[in-house]
Amino acid sequence: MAEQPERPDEGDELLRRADALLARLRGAAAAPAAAAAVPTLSETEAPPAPDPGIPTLTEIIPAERLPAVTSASGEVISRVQAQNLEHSLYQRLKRDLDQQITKVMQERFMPEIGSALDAALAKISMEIKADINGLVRASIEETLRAQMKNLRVAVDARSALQEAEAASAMASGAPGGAPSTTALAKSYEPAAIESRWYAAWERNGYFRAGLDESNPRRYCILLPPPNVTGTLHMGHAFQHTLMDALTRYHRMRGYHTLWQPGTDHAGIATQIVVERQLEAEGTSRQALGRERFIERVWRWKEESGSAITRQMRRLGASCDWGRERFTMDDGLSAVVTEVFVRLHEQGLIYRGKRLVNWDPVLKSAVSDLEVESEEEAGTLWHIRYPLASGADFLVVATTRPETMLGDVAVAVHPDDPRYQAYIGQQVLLPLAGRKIPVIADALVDPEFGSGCLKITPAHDFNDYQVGLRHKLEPIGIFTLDARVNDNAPAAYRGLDRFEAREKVLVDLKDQGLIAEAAPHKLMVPRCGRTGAVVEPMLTDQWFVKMDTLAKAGLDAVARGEVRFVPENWTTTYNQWLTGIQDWCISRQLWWGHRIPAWYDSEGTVFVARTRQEAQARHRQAMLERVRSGGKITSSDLRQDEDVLDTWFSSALWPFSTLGWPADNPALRMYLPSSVLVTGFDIIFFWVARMVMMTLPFTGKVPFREVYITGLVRDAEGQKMSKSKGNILDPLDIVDGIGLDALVAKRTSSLMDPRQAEGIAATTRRQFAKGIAAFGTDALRFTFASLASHGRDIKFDLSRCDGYRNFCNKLWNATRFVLMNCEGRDTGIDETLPVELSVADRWIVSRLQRAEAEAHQAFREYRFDNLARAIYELTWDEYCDWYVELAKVQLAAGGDARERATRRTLARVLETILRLAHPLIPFITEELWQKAAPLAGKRGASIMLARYPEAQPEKLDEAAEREIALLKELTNACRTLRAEMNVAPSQKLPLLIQGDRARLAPFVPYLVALARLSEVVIVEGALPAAGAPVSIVGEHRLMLKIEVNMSAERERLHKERLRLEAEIAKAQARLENRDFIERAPPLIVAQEKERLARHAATLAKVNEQLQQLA
RNA sequence: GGGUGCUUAGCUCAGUUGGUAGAGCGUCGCCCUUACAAGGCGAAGGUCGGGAGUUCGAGACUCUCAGCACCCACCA
Repeated sequence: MAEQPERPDEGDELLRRADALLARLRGAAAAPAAAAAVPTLSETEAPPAPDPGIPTLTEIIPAERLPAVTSASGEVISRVQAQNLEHSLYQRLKRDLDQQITKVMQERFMPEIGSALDAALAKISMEIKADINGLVRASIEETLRAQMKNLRVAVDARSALQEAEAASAMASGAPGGAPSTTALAKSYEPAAIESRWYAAWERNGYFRAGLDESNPRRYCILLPPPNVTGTLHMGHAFQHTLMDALTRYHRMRGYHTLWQPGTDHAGIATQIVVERQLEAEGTSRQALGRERFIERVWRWKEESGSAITRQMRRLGASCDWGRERFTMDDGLSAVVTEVFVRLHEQGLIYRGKRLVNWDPVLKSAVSDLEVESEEEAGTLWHIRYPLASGADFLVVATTRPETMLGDVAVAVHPDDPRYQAYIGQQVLLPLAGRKIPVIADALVDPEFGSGCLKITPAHDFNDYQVGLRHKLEPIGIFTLDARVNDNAPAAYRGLDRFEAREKVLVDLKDQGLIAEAAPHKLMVPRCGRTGAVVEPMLTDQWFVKMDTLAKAGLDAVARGEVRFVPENWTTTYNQWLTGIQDWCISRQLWWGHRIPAWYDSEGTVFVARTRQEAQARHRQAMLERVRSGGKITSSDLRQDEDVLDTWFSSALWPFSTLGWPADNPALRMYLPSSVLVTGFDIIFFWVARMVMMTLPFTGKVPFREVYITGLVRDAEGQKMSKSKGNILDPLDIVDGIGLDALVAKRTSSLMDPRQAEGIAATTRRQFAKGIAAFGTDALRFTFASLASHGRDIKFDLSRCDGYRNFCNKLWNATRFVLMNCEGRDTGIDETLPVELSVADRWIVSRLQRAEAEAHQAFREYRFDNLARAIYELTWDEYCDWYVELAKVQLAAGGDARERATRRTLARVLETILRLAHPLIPFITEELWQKAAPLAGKRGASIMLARYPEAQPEKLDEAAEREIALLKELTNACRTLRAEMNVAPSQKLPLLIQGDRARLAPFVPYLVALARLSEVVIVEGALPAAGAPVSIVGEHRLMLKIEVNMSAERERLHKERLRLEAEIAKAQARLENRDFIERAPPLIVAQEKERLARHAATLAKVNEQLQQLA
């Protein structure tokens, strides 16, 4: 029997007295001004002298202590911090109170009362404490509530504050670099720990790439160099998280790692930004001149260039900053020149007059990739072209009537019966008055429009091809800023292309030459940067010949030397490279790598590394000319004005950053790099081009794997962009931001200011309270958990919330371990006996399983699985189960058992921290500093510790069963408590029937679960008085008291229905001849077993139901 | 026109070689239990986009239809 031992004799009397005492105390506490009456315990005993007696609240809490919450609070900046503060203050006060009350009790009452009173006194003392504690708490709460009002203001100002702090911490080399050794705060507060660690890591050189070639384990990731002008956006933060996790993982596994950082000069983008600044200052780049403009851009680059790298540090990116490069550094520029010259020598770079995409606003060529077509509403005009003979006319259809000024032919399909007679005739081009031929070309679709196509080779890519086929001389009719030039009739010269269109239409209408005008949807090509409509234009440009390079690029992937993850991107890559055109690499800009080509006065080109080299070549050429009696030109050479496409230098990134062409350890060790992590949007721009350029110059592929990530979208699945006003700054999630600040941020740089109101409204709806500070680790964990393959990411802040809670859980689990293990024997001395329980072995086996899962996740780039494995291990297994079981084990006592428990607690936690470190570096480092010594680990940083290697060791079946039983037991007790309405602190009366030997290991748990001092195990029949409510394995829990029978009956009934359905299903399957004959025997056996199990359970349920009835 | 994804709980998403549908968030109920209320326990919520096929058995494989998203090429 497990009844609470009462002392009915004295108990009632004692309790009555205690109540009286308590009542007086309450009065005293509530009215502290009035002196409390002296408590008397017994009329017969000598009354103590009149006495201020029990201390009043005001005495217990010295007045100056309460305001301490407020006065020291210049730094209190968040609710959590306030909570932590309150907690510590509360703990302190409580401790004082406990001591004082105990003292009072001992001094005043103990000597006078016999030991029989001990229990009652303890009870009274507890109640007093509880009572006064309540008052203390209320008082603190009140103070804090007043404080919160001020806090709310402070919280909004917070991100600015922290930014400044972090910046100064970094600038000054983190004075507080050494982590504090004080006890952990009650709750996880990311800002405080994150600001400390990064600087310490960097200062200690943990990020530096190893260059010791004797280590065969090497790991390298190239950071896709962000634009110098850019700021960190969610996509960066996402990709950087994954790259950092990979880098840290491999570093912890003993690899020499290089995460190569750097920035890109981003020719067009940067030039545009600086030009806008100049515009705002009322000047222009032309006014400044080339040299001064470039100086100006460099200055701007120095100012803003490191913004993104500062932000990366906040996210914990463990790049080797010592190797940071910029695409326009001297070294990298030299590589660009070298590659250009070599490609030119091999005939892979050539100069020529070709039709290119021309941006008339930028006044530069742009590549095919930089042109973005969008569907717009337009008109399809049918225009009559009279035959030269005057007898008839042809109708051509066009959406761009102004280009007819440059027409050189009208084309029809060779087989079109309608126009057979016209082929070879001439038509009189209206407005221009030129005679042009009617030609036959298969390009023409007879179905479209009239079946007649005007041919304008100078301003249309298809027409250009037709022109080449039919040897028609193109007539360019636009200047470089897209105004009509002198090749057109005088009336149109100088008009902008769209003005020209209007005038052409008016003139055609006047002459009655417009047959029809129908609305028509067409794709308008615009420049991705300026938004200007791109005009195909015949200009002199430099090109890279793609055929052989593309072939090599295709082969490398086909041979498996470069592998895409997920695999299906291979198709995209192949398709693009298969149909690739020559790459126009010259840009008519000023910011970029100037093309290493020089011209003499006759325009002969000399490609060379330097002007001197060009002059030498020129001299050589002149010598030859002298011999053949040619004319000699001056050696005063003029360098090509153009610069190279930004992506030209980016394509060289894999080897230009490693010191190519000089042979050196870094180049030998880190090329090819291990993996490239990037979005699909730059497969063409960058990935393919790196493969094509790295192969011929180094003989190696640039990287072995390409992990293509999804795009980060907003909560509604929209692409994040400034112009849409739906951007999220990752640092705002880290630091938090007030609603107003967020709205201001989002509406500040809109293309169309009219959207501001709508965006503000949406933002206010989505982020009604602004964004809380989640911390870097929570953000990183969120990114990882969303990173499944082949899917874009809709960024959901509520996930962030959950992972911030996870960090808090980890934090508190560590607190628990510290509280129970610090300063105690954690079994570091291996010679002392340890007695490992089933629970200890179980959690270790779970840990090992998670380790194996983590390794696999890294291999497959399944960061979502990685996050899940860590999350579930930590929360569902370690915290929910093991820690609870450990409490019991620690309470049950026994040196060897306790030592084993503490050892397991500490070691598993320490391993979890290492396991999680690549994902959540800051919190793990912070906690590891405290937890590692308990696990017998020493080290300056978790970064130097080894990543746990998986040694999966399966728990034996018996142990698995024990643990399952333990869980069932726990659940059964919970259910009983709920059904019987027994509070967790109350005793749960129960009898247990079962095999004593088998149940023995669980006695300590049962004692704890039932809050009993001992557990009675009944062997043989149960007492008839009890009603069975729950079956635990083979062991039956018996209640002594009445249970709610109807609820129980209902539950059993439901269970019976469920079982019957399952059984019917199983039977049907087993009666199915096909199933028996054709399903694998194992499956059939499984099915039979299931049927038997269900049947047995059903029998038990029925039996129970009968007993109830 | 060619190509690639996606469609599973109210929301965001997992779901290995076919074998009893999962998590987080949200909702509802009960609990401040000595690591954690940023917590604990419990509950509700799904004909896995529609249809057909293969199979003893399909969320998964095949076909088809629908919807959404993206990429490439474009018909002037």
